[in-house]
Amino acid sequence: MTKPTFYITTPLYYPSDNLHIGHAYCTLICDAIARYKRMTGFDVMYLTGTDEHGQKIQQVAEKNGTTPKAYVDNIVAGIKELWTLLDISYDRFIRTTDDYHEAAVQQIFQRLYDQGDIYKGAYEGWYCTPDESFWTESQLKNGKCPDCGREVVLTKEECYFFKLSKYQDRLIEYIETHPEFIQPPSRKNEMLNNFLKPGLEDLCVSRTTFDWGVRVPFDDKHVIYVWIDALSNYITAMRYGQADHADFDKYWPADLHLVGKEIIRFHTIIWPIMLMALDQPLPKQVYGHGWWTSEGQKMGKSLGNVVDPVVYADKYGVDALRYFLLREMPFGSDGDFSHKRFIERINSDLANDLGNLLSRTVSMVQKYYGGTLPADAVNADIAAFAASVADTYSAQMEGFNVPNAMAECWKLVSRANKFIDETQPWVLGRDDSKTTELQTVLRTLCACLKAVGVMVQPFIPAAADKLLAQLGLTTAQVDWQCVSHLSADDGFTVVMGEALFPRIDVKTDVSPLTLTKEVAQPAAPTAKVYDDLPEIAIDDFAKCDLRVAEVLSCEPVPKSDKLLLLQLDVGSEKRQVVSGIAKFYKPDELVGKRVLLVKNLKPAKLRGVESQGMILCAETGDDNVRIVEAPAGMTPGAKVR
RNA sequence: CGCGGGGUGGAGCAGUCUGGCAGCUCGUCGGGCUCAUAACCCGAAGGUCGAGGGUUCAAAUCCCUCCCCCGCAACCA
Repeated sequence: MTKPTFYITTPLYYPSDNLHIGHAYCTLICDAIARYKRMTGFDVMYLTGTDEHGQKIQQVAEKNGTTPKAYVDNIVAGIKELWTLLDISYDRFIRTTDDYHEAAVQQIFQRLYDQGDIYKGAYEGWYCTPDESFWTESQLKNGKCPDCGREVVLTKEECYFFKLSKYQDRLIEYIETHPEFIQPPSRKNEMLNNFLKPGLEDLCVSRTTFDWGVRVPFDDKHVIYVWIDALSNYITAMRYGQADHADFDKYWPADLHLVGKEIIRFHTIIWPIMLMALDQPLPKQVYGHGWWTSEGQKMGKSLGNVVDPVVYADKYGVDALRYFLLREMPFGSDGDFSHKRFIERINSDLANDLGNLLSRTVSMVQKYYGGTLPADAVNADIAAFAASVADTYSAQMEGFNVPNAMAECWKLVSRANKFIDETQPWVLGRDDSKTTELQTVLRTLCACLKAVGVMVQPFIPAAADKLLAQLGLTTAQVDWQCVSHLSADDGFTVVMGEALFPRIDVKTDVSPLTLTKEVAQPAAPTAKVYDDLPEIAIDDFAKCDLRVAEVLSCEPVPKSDKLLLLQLDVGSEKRQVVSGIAKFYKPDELVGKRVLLVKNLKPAKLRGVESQGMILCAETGDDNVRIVEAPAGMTPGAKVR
């Protein structure tokens, strides 16, 4: 009999920088699921990899004075090291620079073109020449490039489009008839309401502005843009369309694409439509996991609260980190990485409950029976309890609810700890006539630990091995079956070992976060460096009519969170100005202040409100903006030059 | 009237679909035990389930209105 297959993927990570906790988390959940599936008898294909093309890689490589390929080779080596460190059991690693992938992508592109799903068109947008990048009207900042602040020109760029619109109705129908396809369900509504129902625009799938990528096979000027290049990895990695496509036949469609919620849109709209166009079945499920915050705040380099998986793994052990990440992110929503919480979890769940249970059990078997327990009966109540735990555990794992499955395991751990108190083995040990009873107690405990060791294997594989080793077992000797049947014919020869998870001393523990913060702050000032602008003549400056103006009143602009509406007295007249400073000032703070106004700026509408000018602000970045105030004694209408 | 998620003892969450004693983990306090990693076990305190209204014998749960938080989208002239 052939095993059923299970194909699971992470997204392809973009190696323009080192990976962070979010990548580690996603890869970790996949790993836990993959390990569980293998354990329960599936032929698992666990795929991960890197998306290595694109302008950003090209630029970063240039900045580092190297070639794109050499640059990504180096980062990819680091990524693989990280996965080794975190005990990630991926089966295959795909790089979009792999030969077979590039060939397959060209083939896919060609086919879509031949059948009319890709057509040549023109893309109109604002082009920033020095940056070589395109922006849409709404992305522009003050009519300038949002990246560098320089002039942009309206440009038409030739490019290839993919007819998303052609398949949109089919996709809507599919999503509506397959409620399990997009998970969690809230994401499904978001996709349908925000993107699909309003109608899809055809997607630009090529670029001519950079060349680090796969060439369009029939048009040398164009490079295939990320969508078709990266998303198709899920089938090219299985050798779709290649001579030896046995893996594709075997594993496709994928059982689960696990992705971050920020890219669920690409995986539930663009990717399915590509597959429809290729006449292939869709993946069975796309799951969008949440994000990690750090100590309740968004993680960011400037906040100095970025959690580095390597630091945590080194300091507290890989399994402690794996346990926390898998256990603490609620299924389907965001999770918070709090150091205090991390220590609490490790101490209470791993050290106190599980580690200590193993330690006290092994030590009693050692003490009363010299380490060896013959095979005989186990306690029936506990066996029944273990069987029900096993049921719930596997039901949760089948639904990919890893945190709940873990919680279930710990119910058995708790039950076993309680069982020790109920039976008081140390009392039984003093009475020679109770030896059968005592053996049953200890054997039951060993059997529970064995079951836990198996159930926990997907989450903390190394610790699971150590646990089993102390029970005198190897991973090869146990299987999934033993979880639901605490078997009467098990004897145990235990081996005392080191504490599975040593308790972390809260008093002396120092958060790695605090350490990195101290190091990071002086090294990484948040101030943004602004590029110098080209020289201008005095006449150019004279074109600006700058005036002192007094803020008469100030209120937020409805339905915006960045805009304030200011009523100004400019001496001879009144003006209203909309300014994007709501994040930095409360309306009341500004009333009565004298500011500097660019009076002759062409009026514009923002959020439907007319703005007749602009007030001057100084900034050191997007998170620090202050208005420029007029010198004392200057009255509204005064000229500034 | 853009879309969506959320508001439950000090903290973090489950329960809401399918109404029926308000539950779990951590923390706090008290007790027990001594096999164990000062761990384990038991008990207690602590909640008007965001606010108001409605349906019902009965509402955290269903209906209506409102408030607050958080994502996405838009908005930094």
